[in-house]
Amino acid sequence: MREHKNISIADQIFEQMELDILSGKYARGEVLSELSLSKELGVSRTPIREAIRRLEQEDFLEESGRGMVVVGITKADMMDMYEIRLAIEGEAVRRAAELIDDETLGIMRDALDLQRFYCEKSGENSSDQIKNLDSQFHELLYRASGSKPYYSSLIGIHKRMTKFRKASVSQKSRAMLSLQEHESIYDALAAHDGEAAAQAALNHARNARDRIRELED
Amino acid sequence: MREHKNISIADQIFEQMELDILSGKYARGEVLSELSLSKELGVSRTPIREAIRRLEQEDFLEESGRGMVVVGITKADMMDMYEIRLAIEGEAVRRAAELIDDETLGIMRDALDLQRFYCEKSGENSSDQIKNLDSQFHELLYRASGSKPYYSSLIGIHKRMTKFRKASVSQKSRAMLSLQEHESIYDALAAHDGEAAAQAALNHARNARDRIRELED
DNA sequence: ATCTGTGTAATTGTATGCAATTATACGCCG
DNA sequence: CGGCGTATAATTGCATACAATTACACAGAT
Repeated sequence: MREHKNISIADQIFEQMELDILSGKYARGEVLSELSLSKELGVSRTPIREAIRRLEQEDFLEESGRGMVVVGITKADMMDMYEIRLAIEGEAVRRAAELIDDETLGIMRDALDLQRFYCEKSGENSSDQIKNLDSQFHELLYRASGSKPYYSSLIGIHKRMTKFRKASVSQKSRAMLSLQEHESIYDALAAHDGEAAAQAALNHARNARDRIRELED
Repeated sequence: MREHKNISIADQIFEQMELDILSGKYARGEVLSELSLSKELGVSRTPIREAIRRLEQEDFLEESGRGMVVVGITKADMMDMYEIRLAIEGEAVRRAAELIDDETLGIMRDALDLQRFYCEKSGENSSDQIKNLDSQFHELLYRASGSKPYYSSLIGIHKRMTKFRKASVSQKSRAMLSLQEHESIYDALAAHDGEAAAQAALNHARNARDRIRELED
């Protein structure tokens, strides 16, 4: 009975760095050297390098003469990603509504309650928490589609989007709107109403796109 | 004037292993150990590990108790990927028709001529060549869209699809049909007719899907 | 015969060391 | 004063060594 999933240091470094890029701690354009990361994170360069390779493959980092630089996302990229989402997310959510089980619904419910809590609290670092909960919601949603291709396509896009939205969610009113849209999706999922869920998800994406569109680059 | 892109051993290993997975040399389910790869490829484990991390991130490998195993793709996954392609490829190709330049068109032309050559020759290993040229064609096509999100979404799907199609392209008649569809796309691209190009590309995808659909798993 | 426990061999994970590359700074010459 | 070449320092790339984990085989017991 030894099938404990050993989480290696390299994996932890990868997740930490991914979060730090998505949260904006490592700003776009910033150059990261293996040595400085190694000292900052207290491990040797080997696991750092492996994490970097994965982040590079994910298009979060790219090499640039000296070290790796955090890749930026343009507003045009964001618009394209929304276009792709609008083209495929409906089907994924439709399937999710059919397949989702009560356990997943429960986890979603908890995430939404927590999201509401942080929305109303609106403290200084609640913005990061909201972003994490948003990611968790979409992770659960896409995974519930039961399709690896849909999941990986959509989750990849969602991660990249997160990198762009630094402060846009930080406004209380917008966070509240986003929450209500999530609630609509949840209700349709809980009712196993595929068409309603799909429409709610597309509505959510369209609104998010419009909120981004009227933003400076 | 020293900006030669240094291609590291790790990069070469990555590309080689990716090809070997896509070509089927490493069959799905096969377990690869770092040591054996290291001996087989004549390098130390370090670059092997970095290549493996990237392939893992690309969902081509996954860890499994002892070593990494080549992930398989089900027919249902293939159908989903075609669905996604059909939903987004039209727009990407529409843009490509507007943006594509003569140089890219020239490279495409050469690739198609070579594809025709191997189709008519139909030797034993021409199947691999055709697959490579098919990948090159789609690589050029998607890149010409000028959109990183469209490009990475579509190229990722196309690579995964390649892993599935081992023998299906090996039949001469089907390879010839695929070539003709490519030619149609090319003609529309060369005429910078976005709508015709999009329709030709979608037609190509639909036909490919139907060819797969009537296949055993 | 099957299950269990232990020993062993194979494999992975991390650190370190060294070689090689590259960018940057500085000085020299025009 | 500016361009160019060189020296140097910083950084990456790879290999090796060692530690630790894990699977597998085999032996023994029930």
